[in-house]
Amino acid sequence: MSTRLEAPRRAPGRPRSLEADEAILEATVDVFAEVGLEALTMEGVAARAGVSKNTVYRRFPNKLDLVVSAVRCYTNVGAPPPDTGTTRGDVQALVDDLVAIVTATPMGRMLPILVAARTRTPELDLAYSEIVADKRARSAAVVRRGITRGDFRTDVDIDLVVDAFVSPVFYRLLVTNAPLDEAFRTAVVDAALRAFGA
Amino acid sequence: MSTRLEAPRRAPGRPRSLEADEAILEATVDVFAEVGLEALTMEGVAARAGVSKNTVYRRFPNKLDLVVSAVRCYTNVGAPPPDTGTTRGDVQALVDDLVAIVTATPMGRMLPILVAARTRTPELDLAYSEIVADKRARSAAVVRRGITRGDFRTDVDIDLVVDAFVSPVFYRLLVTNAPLDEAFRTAVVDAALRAFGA
DNA sequence: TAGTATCGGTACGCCCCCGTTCCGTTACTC
DNA sequence: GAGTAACGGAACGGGGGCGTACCGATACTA
Repeated sequence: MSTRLEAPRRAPGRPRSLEADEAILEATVDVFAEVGLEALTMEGVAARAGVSKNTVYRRFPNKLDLVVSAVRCYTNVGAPPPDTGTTRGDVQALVDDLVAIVTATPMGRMLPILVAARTRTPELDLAYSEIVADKRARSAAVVRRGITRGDFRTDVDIDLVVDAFVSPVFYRLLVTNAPLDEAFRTAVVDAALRAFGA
Repeated sequence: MSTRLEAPRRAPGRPRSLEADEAILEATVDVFAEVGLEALTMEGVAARAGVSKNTVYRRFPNKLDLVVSAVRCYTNVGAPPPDTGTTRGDVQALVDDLVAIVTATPMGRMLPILVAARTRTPELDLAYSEIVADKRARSAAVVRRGITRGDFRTDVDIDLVVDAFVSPVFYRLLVTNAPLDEAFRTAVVDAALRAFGA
């Protein structure tokens, strides 16, 4: 009983390479965003990561597990809603955050692929749905606070308000590839406040 | 010179089966929407169409050509913009049309796949862009007419107005899968008119 | 009737990927 | 130094798709 239930000791043998961990996940995101789920190959990921295929299989039992892990890894769920003091400021922060995520993180490159792949891969759909639900909950909290402040009408459908300032970003990103510049972002907030404001 | 440049005579030999033509295109849309571009196989399309692989290759030289042809085939580009007499009626018609297309035609099933595949397949991106441009031109014409009617402010950005009543539909279709019922469609039109109306 | 191009079916060579297994080497613990 | 488990590299069997080629049968023209 001497070693049982003691503090977690390091396992014997050569430890896993942390650099390999990170390189594999990054390579997975890159390849996934570039070629999609079906055309992503374990050999391709290993080569991109500068790692042997053996090293990938030692961490992830199969392709789907690898991709789901990579998607989950690169999302910051659980962030608190913004609180700038004004409803306009909060909504603007939500829009700016969203644009920042889809333009400056791997999530933006993965999103088109995720949208397509989730319809036929339950495991991916689950991870994707959790992320979307988290982001929408943040937005809904801001809208609810705006209602109590008197900045939104009391009878608005919260989902519709969230749709109003979120959907144009996704639409330009996924459908038209129109720019997401500052003029656009402020115009989106402006339109939402005018459409649902008191 | 007797037969040259005459009216196009029927070619000798057994004619192509029109049923096969149609079955192949329908099967391509189905398989494409279900499994995506990479996982779509010529064997799978032929089997779904009830046709030999030989018959598919006799019409389309390769997989990409087959898919692009199928996408192009199932779109009604060139339809005139609606004219109901009122700006609200026109915008509502545009929204209802869009929802009808994405819920009741093969285009709706293909859209998520197209969004993902176009980023890495120039031929698909071209076909997709032509469709989007055609639909947006229809919407822009309605908005312009609304401005001259005095129903939209004269200083609005037409692209932003189109985004306002189109993007929620795409967002719910591609991102949240929320319902596209009548209450939603009228609420979208309502919000757009309130946000950009005079 | 002769000629032609389609039809479905089958098979082929080629290439690629999956997931596993084996090496010899390397890094870390006891 | 002994033991252990990771590492890179290479190979394997199995499976599957691509695009081509051939077959006898069929449909249509001249």
